[in-house]
Amino acid sequence: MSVVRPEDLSLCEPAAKPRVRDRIFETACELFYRHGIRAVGIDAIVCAAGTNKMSFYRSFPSKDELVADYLRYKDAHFWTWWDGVVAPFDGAPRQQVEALFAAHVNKTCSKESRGCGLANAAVEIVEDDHPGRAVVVSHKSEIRRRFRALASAMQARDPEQLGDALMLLMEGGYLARLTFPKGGPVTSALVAARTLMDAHGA
Amino acid sequence: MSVVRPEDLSLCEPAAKPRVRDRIFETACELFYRHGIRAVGIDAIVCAAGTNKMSFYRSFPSKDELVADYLRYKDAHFWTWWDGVVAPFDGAPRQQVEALFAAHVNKTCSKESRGCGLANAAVEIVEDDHPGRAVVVSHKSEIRRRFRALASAMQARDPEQLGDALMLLMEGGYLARLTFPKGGPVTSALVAARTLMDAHGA
DNA sequence: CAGCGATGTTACCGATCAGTAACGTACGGT
DNA sequence: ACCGTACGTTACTGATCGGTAACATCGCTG
Repeated sequence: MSVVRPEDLSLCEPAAKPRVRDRIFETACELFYRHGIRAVGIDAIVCAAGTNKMSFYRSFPSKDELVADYLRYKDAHFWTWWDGVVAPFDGAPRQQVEALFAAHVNKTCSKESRGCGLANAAVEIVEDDHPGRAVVVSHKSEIRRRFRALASAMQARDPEQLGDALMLLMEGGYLARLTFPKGGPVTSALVAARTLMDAHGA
Repeated sequence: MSVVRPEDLSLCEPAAKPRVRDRIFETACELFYRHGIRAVGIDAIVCAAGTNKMSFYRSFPSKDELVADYLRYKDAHFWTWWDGVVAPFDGAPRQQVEALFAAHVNKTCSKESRGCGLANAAVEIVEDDHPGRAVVVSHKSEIRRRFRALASAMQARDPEQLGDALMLLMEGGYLARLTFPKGGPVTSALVAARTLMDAHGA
């Protein structure tokens, strides 16, 4: 059960020095996403960020709290993405969903993708008092809420049913990405979403 | 980032004594599924199994190998389940898929469920030389193959598309289960599957 | 120049991790 | 009665984990 070890992270370049806290946070975000939360230790983070453990603990109270921050960042980033994709089609929920799935397929198929960081965290974080859990739960609840709202706005026959189905398609794509490097089932998500919406008369 | 610790596992009951290896393996399977692979250490396993570390390493070459065995077991168990669900509807692929989704929703909604152990492993296992990775990959590939085969058998207009979509629905349900304790989006999976199949004229 | 906040350095803590060596014991078949 | 197999016990290794104490240094501002 080996792990990401400090040495093999781009040889700890000391470069670029804007505010240590930010460097640490950026590095942590990337490592957590790429390698998983449990697989990345504090040593690996600070080394990759070109600093040391003390500077880390001067900026963050604990690793768990850093993880929670990472998840909050991912959450915010996700909704920025969502809103950006949806904006051009304001008032046209059907097109909005299509745009979302098109963008989702595109994003999830890129070779840097490791699915959804928040979904992955849902697997990795088992302690239910972990500060990150609440972030994950509220994030996924909001996704469900929005999909249902969109389904409702497009006057689907059964909005809750359609909304949930759309969510399952999207989440399934994230999960599948982890085992299918490219050309996986995700590629079918857009068409599937269209089919579902058609069937719901939307 | 706390973890399952040896003490809080049912106080290490020494009960039931058939073949230590089997006891260890059963215990490990349950713990891995319930708490995750990385969260469960060897000490926790052997203590919960009422034995000790030496007995473990006399039966298993390493933790990674135990994990791979666990995943192989989950894989076999899954296909037994699948075949059992599908058997009564031999020759009727449409009904087979419906039965699969009905059973899937049912299983995934039970309160002991923590989604799919193999999918969870896909998140937790980041090293690509881990002996468990291959198991996960071949498992998910087989799911995709079977769904596509079923879609083809039911003469769907686009079997590969439908097969992938069905897979996404199922995987999405597994993932959603981890954040929605009950009554989550999974409950819509069966109807969604029906809708998709209808739309494909199958 | 003085002083202060932000950072780096080194060395440490106790806990836990996967894994091993050496030895003791209980039981079952012959 | 003997012996081998299976199992338990204790103690240990070296690495890594998250987290901390004490002290040195840098650069900016007054």
